[in-house]
Amino acid sequence: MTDYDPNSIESRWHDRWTETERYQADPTDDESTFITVPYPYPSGGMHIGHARTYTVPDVYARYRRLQGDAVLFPIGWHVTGTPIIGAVERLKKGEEEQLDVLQNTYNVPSDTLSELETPMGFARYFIEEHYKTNMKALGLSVDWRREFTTNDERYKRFITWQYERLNDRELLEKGLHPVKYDLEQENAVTTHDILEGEEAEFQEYTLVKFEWDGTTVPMATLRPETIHGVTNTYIDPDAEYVRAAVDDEEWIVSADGAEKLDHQARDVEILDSFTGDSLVGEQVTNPVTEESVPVLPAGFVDPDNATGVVMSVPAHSPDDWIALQAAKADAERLREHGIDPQTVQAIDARPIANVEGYGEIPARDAVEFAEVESTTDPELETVRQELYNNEFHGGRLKEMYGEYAGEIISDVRDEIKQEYQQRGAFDAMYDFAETVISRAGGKVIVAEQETWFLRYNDTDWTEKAHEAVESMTAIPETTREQYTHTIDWLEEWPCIRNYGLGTPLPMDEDFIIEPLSDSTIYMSYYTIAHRLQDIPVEQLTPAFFDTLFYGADAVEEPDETALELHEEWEYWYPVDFRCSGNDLISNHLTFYLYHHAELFEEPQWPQGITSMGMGLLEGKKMSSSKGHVVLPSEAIEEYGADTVRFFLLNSAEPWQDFDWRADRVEDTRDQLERFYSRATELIERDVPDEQPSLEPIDRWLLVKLQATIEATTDALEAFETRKASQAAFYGFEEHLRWYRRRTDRDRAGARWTLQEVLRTRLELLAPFVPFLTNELHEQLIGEPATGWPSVDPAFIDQTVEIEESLVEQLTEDINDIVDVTGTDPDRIAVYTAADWKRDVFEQVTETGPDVGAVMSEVMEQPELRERGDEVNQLVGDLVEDVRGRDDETLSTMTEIEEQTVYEQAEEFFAQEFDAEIVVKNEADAEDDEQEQADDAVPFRPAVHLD
RNA sequence: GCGAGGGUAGCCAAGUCAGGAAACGGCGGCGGACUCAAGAUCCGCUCCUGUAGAGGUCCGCAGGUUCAAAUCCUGCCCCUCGCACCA
Repeated sequence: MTDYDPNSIESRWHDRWTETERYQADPTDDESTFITVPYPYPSGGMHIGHARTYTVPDVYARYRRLQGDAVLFPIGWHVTGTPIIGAVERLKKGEEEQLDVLQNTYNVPSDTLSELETPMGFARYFIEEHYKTNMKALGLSVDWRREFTTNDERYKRFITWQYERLNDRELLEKGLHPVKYDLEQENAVTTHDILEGEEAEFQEYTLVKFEWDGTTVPMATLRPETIHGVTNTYIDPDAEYVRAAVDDEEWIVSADGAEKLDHQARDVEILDSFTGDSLVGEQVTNPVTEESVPVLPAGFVDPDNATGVVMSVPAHSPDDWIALQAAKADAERLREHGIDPQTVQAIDARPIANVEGYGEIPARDAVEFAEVESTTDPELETVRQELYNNEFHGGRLKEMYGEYAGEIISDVRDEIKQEYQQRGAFDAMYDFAETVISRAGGKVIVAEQETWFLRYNDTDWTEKAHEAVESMTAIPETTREQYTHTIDWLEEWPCIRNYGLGTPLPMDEDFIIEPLSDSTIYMSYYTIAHRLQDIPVEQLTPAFFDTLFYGADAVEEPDETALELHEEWEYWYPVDFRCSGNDLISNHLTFYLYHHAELFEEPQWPQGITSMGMGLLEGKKMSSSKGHVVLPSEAIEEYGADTVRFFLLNSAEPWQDFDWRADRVEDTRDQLERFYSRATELIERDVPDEQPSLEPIDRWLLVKLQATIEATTDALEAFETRKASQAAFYGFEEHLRWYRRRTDRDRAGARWTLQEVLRTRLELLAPFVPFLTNELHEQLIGEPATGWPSVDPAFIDQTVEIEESLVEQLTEDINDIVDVTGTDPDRIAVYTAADWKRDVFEQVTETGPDVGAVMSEVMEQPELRERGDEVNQLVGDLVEDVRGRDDETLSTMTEIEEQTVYEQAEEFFAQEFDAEIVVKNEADAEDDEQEQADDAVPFRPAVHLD
């Protein structure tokens, strides 16, 4: 027996697989299975979470291969967009955090760092040194001939074709869209480029166009429905404001606000500049109520938020309420600003909605209840949120709202907004609710830019996408609804970026097609990627791809090579399963469905998607920037690839989150090690070539083996890697434990059975732990596992199964009694039920689990009627027992000779309990045994210990 | 807020769709066998009570349906994830 040494086994099989080109897939006469996984984005290294993402499809690929399919499992590399460029820039700048991740988390040697200073150099390093190395070490059965990057010229030709065709179909559209924009760099930025305010969302502020002296003063608000409650407005007296021509009007806004408007597709020209003080004390006119209200000074107004002027609704805004009280209390300050304190004293809060749980003036109640007294009190945020929520979802508008009176605010806000917008009283602008700073240090604002969109809200396209969702297999099934929901929710998707790696948009080559938009149908590219290498780039015209994907009739003079490739594409397509992450359902996976539904015919649509959960490390989220990751290379070196795979596949189903815990992984390794040593021990033993005569216990084990084959196969078909590996590995270990207890393993029959079992299990486990199983299979049979086992009907035998379960049950019962009584018996008497009881049992199986019905049948027999109460009790027990067993089991049970079963196991019981065993029928019990023997029930013998 | 998933014994976790045995496994813990000893392996026990295989109380909380509920229905509480131009 040799020790389990995963590293030597694994390297031996790697070499074999590479030399024999084992996983290179080409069209054959066999059925095809095509399985894909999102191509990795090598902006950093690979961690153990990625390892699972790629191992799950590998298990399926290996499984289908054993089932006899030609299986294609390819990998490519996604480099599109800005993340890699950003990473390179941070490296070149010598940013500490970036260097730390590269050197300490991903172990990049110092003298190699310079190679990473170009985007493709960076990508190439992680592709070769991390992803590919790890994937090979994990034993992924990938056809490496087909790899490519999305920055390759040939791939770009393919994407160009895709976008030409989408444009032909009018699914692309040009338009304005809000983007995050760095004012200093004068460029759009991504979340990745943001240093502060990463979470910030675009807010669309309503601008209420108050009027002052022929000029518009746009008050920015998120609550336009409060327009009737405005009592005054606020401006920052010390901040810089401007008078500007905005489109064809004249507006007064903060200087910051004017700059933002300028970037939001408005024509802005500054005419004059002054501090907010100039407007303080003036009267402005509400465009809806036509009422005049004063402009008051307030320090809490942020000139860098929207227009820098706000309206005050003290009845509903806690901030406004507090500010108004403060203004009333500080007559001195008002006078300084040239305001008559009397006018402020005269201002009364004006409620515009009734809010459940609050009095007439909700803001006052909220503020007083929380005892907040100043606009700088941090508690105010909570009060504001709570009141806002209650008002939005529970506030009913008062009578001044006319047709909207009595309505809940959340139901009508948008309508009110639109109505006044149409009338010209309202306008709108975008801004963030917080400060956003880019990594470059510039202030980030919301700008509106010309952009190209994919029209995911197009009615026909949406319809097709829905059809694609309906026709595919969704694993787990609960995700189907998420796709449906996403399709209904998706609007237009901006599909270009200003810069980055990738393919220029053919209609406007200044822009690059963004990453989520150049990765929707690339699975089709895998089918021919290796063969495109031999074709000059210039030859890869849109017409070439038309021929490749649509066949000879698609163009007038089809290219010969393209026609050949068309066959290859047809052989592999559609994708049978795409294995991906939960988090991609709301974008990538749905886009994948959209584009397939549009560009390809229904038979080529995705057949199935498996969504996977996330990975945790010791119970916490993994994070490469915090160094809280485990690298596959480290794990493989420590435990071996089979252990890593088995843990990832066995600790949770693919769609559940898994938790990488070192002690758990260690246990997994121990289990595999034990399996290995048991197997080698078994392999070394001589086994008869022909099947020798088998004992019932051998047959029992083979029955369990058939059930295991079935369970494992069914589970794998459903991508239940945990259930499958549990059945084939742990589940079967249980049976073996019992088998070893029950029988002498030196018998020829036992040796034969155990090897038969081993061979089958090696095949069942081959997809999970390919190195270990192929090694052992070869030692056992002389060749690696090449087929998937099927259930052998010759070994299905319910009688054997039930008989053995009786022995197990009796063992348990005796154990229980020994345990409860704390005795160590010298003699164990087992009494099987008397014949009349057996008759009653048969009657119950015949009549069914209905006490009344059985009793009336039974009472017709005089010899049973005599036993009255006793029979009644027995029927009750038996009805309970029979309920829940199916008819087949019951009919098998009626054939079983219970006493013989126990007699045959006498030796086993004697050994188990180190006692003399006596098995007899209740009817044959001596007088002094009668009392115990009476308790016997069919299939539940009475037991007496001495 | 919207959408999705989830709450099962000390921990992890099956069972829930197709209602029917305190509820598969594993870990940890306790006891025992083997051993000079340790490890490995094997066997019990591990909600409460119990010197006869039993009884009691259980599956987030509260109700309901049913002969029967972890499973079906209703309400509530708590947790996780996604919500867009970002891979």
